[in-house]
Amino acid sequence: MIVNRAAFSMPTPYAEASALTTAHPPTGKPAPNNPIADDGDALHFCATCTFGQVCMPNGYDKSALRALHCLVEHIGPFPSGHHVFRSHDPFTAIYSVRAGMVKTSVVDDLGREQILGFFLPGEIIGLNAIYTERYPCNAIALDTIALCRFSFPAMVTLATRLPGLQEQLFRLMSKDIVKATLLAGDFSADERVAAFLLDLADRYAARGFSATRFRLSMPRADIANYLRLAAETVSRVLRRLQDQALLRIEGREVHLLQVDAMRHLARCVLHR
Amino acid sequence: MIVNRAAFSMPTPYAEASALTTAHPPTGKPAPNNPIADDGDALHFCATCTFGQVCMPNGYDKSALRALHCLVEHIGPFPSGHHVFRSHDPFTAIYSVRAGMVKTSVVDDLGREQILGFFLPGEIIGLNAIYTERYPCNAIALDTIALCRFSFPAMVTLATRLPGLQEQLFRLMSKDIVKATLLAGDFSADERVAAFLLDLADRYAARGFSATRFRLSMPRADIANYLRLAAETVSRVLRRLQDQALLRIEGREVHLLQVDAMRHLARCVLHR
DNA sequence: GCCTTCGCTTGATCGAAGTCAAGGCGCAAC
DNA sequence: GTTGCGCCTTGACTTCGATCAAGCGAAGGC
Repeated sequence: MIVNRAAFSMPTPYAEASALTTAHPPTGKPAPNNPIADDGDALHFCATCTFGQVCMPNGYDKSALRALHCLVEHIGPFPSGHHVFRSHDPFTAIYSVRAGMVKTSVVDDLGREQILGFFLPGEIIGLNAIYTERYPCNAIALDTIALCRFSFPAMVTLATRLPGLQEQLFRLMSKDIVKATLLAGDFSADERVAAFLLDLADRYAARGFSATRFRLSMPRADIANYLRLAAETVSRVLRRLQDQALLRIEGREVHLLQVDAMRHLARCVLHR
Repeated sequence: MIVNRAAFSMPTPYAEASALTTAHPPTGKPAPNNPIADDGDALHFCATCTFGQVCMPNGYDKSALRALHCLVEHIGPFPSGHHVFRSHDPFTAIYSVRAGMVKTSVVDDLGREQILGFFLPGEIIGLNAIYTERYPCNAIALDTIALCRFSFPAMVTLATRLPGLQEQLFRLMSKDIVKATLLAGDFSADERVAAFLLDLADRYAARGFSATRFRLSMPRADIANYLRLAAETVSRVLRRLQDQALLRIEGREVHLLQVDAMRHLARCVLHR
């Protein structure tokens, strides 16, 4: 079942190869926000999608690729606030973000939300649900989003036939383990905020979007929550970074001015 | 190559089934420390080993199981302080702890160690190295340890033939993702310490050891580092918990007295 | 024996970030 | 228009845990 696919035959993003290395020319207008991946076809994945790499290592295996496409379902769009899945829901599928931004969060015993991550187009959510066979977190749209849904049982079956897919799943999960440990250190508020912005910048760059100008889809409170800080602290740190001319921020529009200096500030969080 | 296997034909641990639910009778002596798994044979894994579960879901597949055994190498013993692997070493294998305790840690840009985890017999280390093909952390013995070494390339190949193995690897990695997020919350020192001790207790219980009496293999400084606290704070919290009669601790010997009260104290960390 | 070292504890002080409170700005509804 | 409501910022004060400093006891070397 392909849902609303036509609704997303939208402007394709900036050319992949060049955009990876070249920042967008300054336009005076805010950076492109809510970017959307192109939609792929029977033999090509959405350009930003992580699973596009599955076929790279060993060359194409057309029948297997077709099989992989058969278990993909394009779903959405969904409005901001939409729950992709909820904590404790039975685990049936993993999702690749196709457009917009998704946050994942857990709610502790007393109703306090803890944000686990923000997910950009091309990134995968749901891999942490395999162990318990239930999603251990909520996944909530921060924007209008669109997704690719991959039935996980079908994917597992296919992975035994398609070693490249199995490897890709191993790689993605391994990466998630490392990523989850990044925030666990005892870092200062400045280090955390700087690392957060640089991480976003790098991930935008990896998907072909500008690494120096982008829009934050989430409110300050969500950033603070994710970084385990108070919203007031995030606000103060951003002001400090702006006063030092490391960046400019107006509302949710970010413009990184001195990436190297920021990287130096965040070096303990990032380089390990 | 089987190394030093004879050296570990030691007393088998407490019977699995009963030990899972029954605490050891108090003996007046300290709890058994540095417990060791039995060694398995051609068709059975070491009793505590996580990979023993591989064959459970679908019944046995003897030829595949033999293949899995062929890629296992029993190594050790190694003394306290021994590096199983170091950060940036090429990734070749994952390890299951067979005896003793292993810690993993990263060292940041300025030489500060950050401990990522402590690993008990039966637990697996190295799964976070797949993505970069280099270990992203150090793994260091806290005790005299013994290990099972699984060649990862061989394991991946076998996993395509043995769906149960692939699933087990997915499960293990998925669990690691969830586990890595546990400490990331902003919890108080008391909550962290209580959760740490309960987590250890539960993991000992799952391996058939006492859940209420055990020995900490690591110095206070390592516990503090792992929990992102100062060693002095850990010391003070332990004293506080002891003053409230929740536990007794003498040096590194722990005796949990009021597990329910501890669990209540740590509920925000554990129940999510 | 003595001395050093290391791990642990305890007390006193300090500081980074949290909390509380107030106010501003943008935006949608009326 | 203005009212109300999020979202964000800023200032004043508090607090939890870090840091500094001292001391104790066990283990190991000589």
